[in-house]
Amino acid sequence: MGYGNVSERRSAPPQIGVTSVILALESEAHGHARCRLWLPLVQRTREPFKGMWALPGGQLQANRSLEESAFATLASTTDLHPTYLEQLYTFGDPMRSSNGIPMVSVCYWALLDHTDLGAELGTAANAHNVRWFPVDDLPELAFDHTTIVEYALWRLRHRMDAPNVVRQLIAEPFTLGQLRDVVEAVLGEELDLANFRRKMLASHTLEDTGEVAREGRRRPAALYRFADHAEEEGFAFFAEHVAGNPHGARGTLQVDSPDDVLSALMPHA
Amino acid sequence: MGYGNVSERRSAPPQIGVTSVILALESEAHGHARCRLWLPLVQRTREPFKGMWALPGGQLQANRSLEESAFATLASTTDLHPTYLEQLYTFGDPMRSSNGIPMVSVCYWALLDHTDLGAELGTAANAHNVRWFPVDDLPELAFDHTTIVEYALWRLRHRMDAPNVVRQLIAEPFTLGQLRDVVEAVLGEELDLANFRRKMLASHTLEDTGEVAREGRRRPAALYRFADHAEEEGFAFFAEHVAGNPHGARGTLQVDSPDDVLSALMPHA
DNA sequence: CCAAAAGTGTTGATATTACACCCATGT
DNA sequence: ACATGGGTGTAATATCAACACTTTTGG
Repeated sequence: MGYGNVSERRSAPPQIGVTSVILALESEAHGHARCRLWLPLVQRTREPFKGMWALPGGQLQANRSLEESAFATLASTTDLHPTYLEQLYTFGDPMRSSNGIPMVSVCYWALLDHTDLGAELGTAANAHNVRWFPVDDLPELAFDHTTIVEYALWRLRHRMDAPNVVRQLIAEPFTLGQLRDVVEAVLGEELDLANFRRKMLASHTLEDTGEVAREGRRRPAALYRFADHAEEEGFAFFAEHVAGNPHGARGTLQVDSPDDVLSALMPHA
Repeated sequence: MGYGNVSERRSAPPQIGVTSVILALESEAHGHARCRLWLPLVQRTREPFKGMWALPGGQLQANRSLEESAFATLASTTDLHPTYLEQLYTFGDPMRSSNGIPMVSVCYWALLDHTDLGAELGTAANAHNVRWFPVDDLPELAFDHTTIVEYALWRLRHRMDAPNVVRQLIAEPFTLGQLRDVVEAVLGEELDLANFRRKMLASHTLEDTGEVAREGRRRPAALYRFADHAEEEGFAFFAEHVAGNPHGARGTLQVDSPDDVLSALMPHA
């Protein structure tokens, strides 16, 4: 690309990119190791940071909304369908330059449906220069992407009390024990099952399917699903602010604005 | 500006703007009406929405960070110094076009020091096409700016438990009664003074100056100031996440990343 | 019967709320 | 003295963490 010298490039209009942190939870570890979060990275083919791993992203297309562009970054790395998408933050320090061109990145984070991550690890993984990594064992990342990932994980942890988030991480129906395992994996801390159970049931976001899971030589556990009204209920801080699905399109994709409020304020959506 | 037809403009690279919601609290209503929040608006001189009121903003300059650009929007509307600045959200729907050119707006919200708003209302107000409005009595706004303002107010309310935010809204030293009045004004709900006092004192974010305020024919009230370590303390949800001042520059300007965490994650800051 | 996880009960610590009450002051 | 907000006390209630205990299954 034929740009002038550095000072000319510095004064060029800033480019807008969209970058995504795509998270998926490993299907339950049968071996009883705690299941982990994974995310896909792309190996850079150009300078700067050529050869290093980076978050998937791309330039913002003129006729696309930010959400649509974020969705495009998902399509470029996986065929699976994200079920949750939320804007994370916009980074715009001029030092974050690419080839000297000032770069603004609108960052999103997304959850992939509790789908079989194993299949994904086999297919798209080696097909392109895309590979999935467990979040607790990432390589050194290009740009400030390490910061972005850490922030996305922080956001996820603080969204775990929103039914719309948790429900993406587990397949229905599920036992309360399984649900706790998932929450524990994300939060990275142990939870007393007795108290966890009470809190969940008191939240009125779950409904009993009437079925039971008989597994191993122990007492069968009741199976639950998320109640349809779970979005409006919530069970903690976000109770009053949880938004519906303003996007509408793309099946079950949930697009929640930050802190869940914005879309509720949107006149049109 | 000589652009082509609509479809050509649609495919032009998106423009990046920075838009700010600047909030200031009316100096204590002596007449005993509850003090209100105000914000400055700019009257548009061009299409679209020519003549309507809009949030101050401008194009992102290539060699400026987003924060610096947000700060520039402040300078364009007021001489006062903001003491708090936080990124709000980035809007990027292509329908939000200006002259058909896709427009991405990175929005910030800022607090102006508890300074005498009255002076401000007189000077900058009529000098340019800038005027201050109380947030509960805004005119119809251009673009989606009404949504942005409502969201900024929501954010402010949910930041009131962060000492760094509250401290911008009141002049030190202050009585607990005055502090309660401020919080009540922002939250829009009444607070039991006895409980409010206990919670504040238990938070260890205040320190007694030893002075008393003798006013009117009643018992003098103790005067407090915010403790220096108030930033690290916090007294509620954000306790663990409150960030220091990563910006450093510009005196007392506080730049907190959303949910207060990001800057704590920043490697350099 | 036993191991193991499901599920229930209980208890003490801590917060939150509502409200009664006293205190210190200028007029 | 008294009205007024400053400041304290307190009892009812809610929340929550910890942990003992019972239940139900497969082996």
